[in-house]
Amino acid sequence: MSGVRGSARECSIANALAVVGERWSLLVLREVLLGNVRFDAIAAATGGSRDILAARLHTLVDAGVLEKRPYSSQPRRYEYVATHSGRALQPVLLALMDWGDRYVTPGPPPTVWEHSCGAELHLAAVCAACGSPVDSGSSRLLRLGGVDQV
Amino acid sequence: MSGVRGSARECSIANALAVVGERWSLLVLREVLLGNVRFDAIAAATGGSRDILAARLHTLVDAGVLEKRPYSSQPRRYEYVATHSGRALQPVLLALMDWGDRYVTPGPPPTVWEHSCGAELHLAAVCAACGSPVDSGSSRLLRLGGVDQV
DNA sequence: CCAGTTAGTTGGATAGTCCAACTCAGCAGC
DNA sequence: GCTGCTGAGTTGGACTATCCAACTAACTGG
Repeated sequence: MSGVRGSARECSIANALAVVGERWSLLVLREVLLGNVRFDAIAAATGGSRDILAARLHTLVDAGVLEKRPYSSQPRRYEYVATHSGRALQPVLLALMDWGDRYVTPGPPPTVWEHSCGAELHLAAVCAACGSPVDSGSSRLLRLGGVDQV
Repeated sequence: MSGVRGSARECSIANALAVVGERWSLLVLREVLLGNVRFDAIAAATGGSRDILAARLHTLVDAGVLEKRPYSSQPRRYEYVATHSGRALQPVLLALMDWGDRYVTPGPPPTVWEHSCGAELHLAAVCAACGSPVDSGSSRLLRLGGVDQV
């Protein structure tokens, strides 16, 4: 964050990364979506230091990705749950996981999900209109920064 | 990179982020996939400073995401093209763009793609096996860090 | 009263980023 | 041959972020 200079391409990828692109942000979100919603659990599972995790949780709450919710008063204790916006980041995490499984992690995938259909979950990115897979080559730029392309 | 302490969860999301999670990495990849494959073009379009971009290009080449290819000797000039691994990151970028369009960028999406089917491209994350959409709730953890879950 | 739990905050060292200016090589015009 | 231009970086110095251990603060259970 901070250093996003005004020039550059106007782009929702850059805007998204300004919110969740800092170190630990997506790992925090992974844990929250896995059900680890308490500070110490998040710190233990991600391995991040407590100070930056406190800062990240704060910015993610400010950005509307997480919600801070008291689960005890006396002593005041809070847990962090994903908002609608936070849950909408699941495809990003799944896409990253899929790519990591294929191209980074050696050996079999360390984390395996089961889809409600019964099969092991593997993500496919498809066109929402026609349902056929999207790969490089099957799409072309239509409009960039408000300017129609040829 | 660097500071990934040995503990923490064994996870392809973390592994993926260790490769492409640093600042500017995904924006560099966005430009390369858009066809801006030369150093100065990448610097201008991303807005990143030349020194970190040089460093990022180097790590992305080392990680096998990009490939450095000479397009002129005398003077030696290189361009950067996505490898198979790099092109496989497209779903990550599209998922980020989609989320940014919805939850971050105010107003209409700045970048619009057309799918080969003719419709404006909107991404849907579906189960590769059954083709039905994946949302939070339609999947459950099967195995985590090599350990079967109940 | 003392130890333990939970959720942070603080301070100092280390690492990463920003930015402008510089290099180095060839090329284009005069 | 000299000057300026382009393209691809590299360098130095200021600034910012991250790491890590130790600390606070408010309870709880024995």
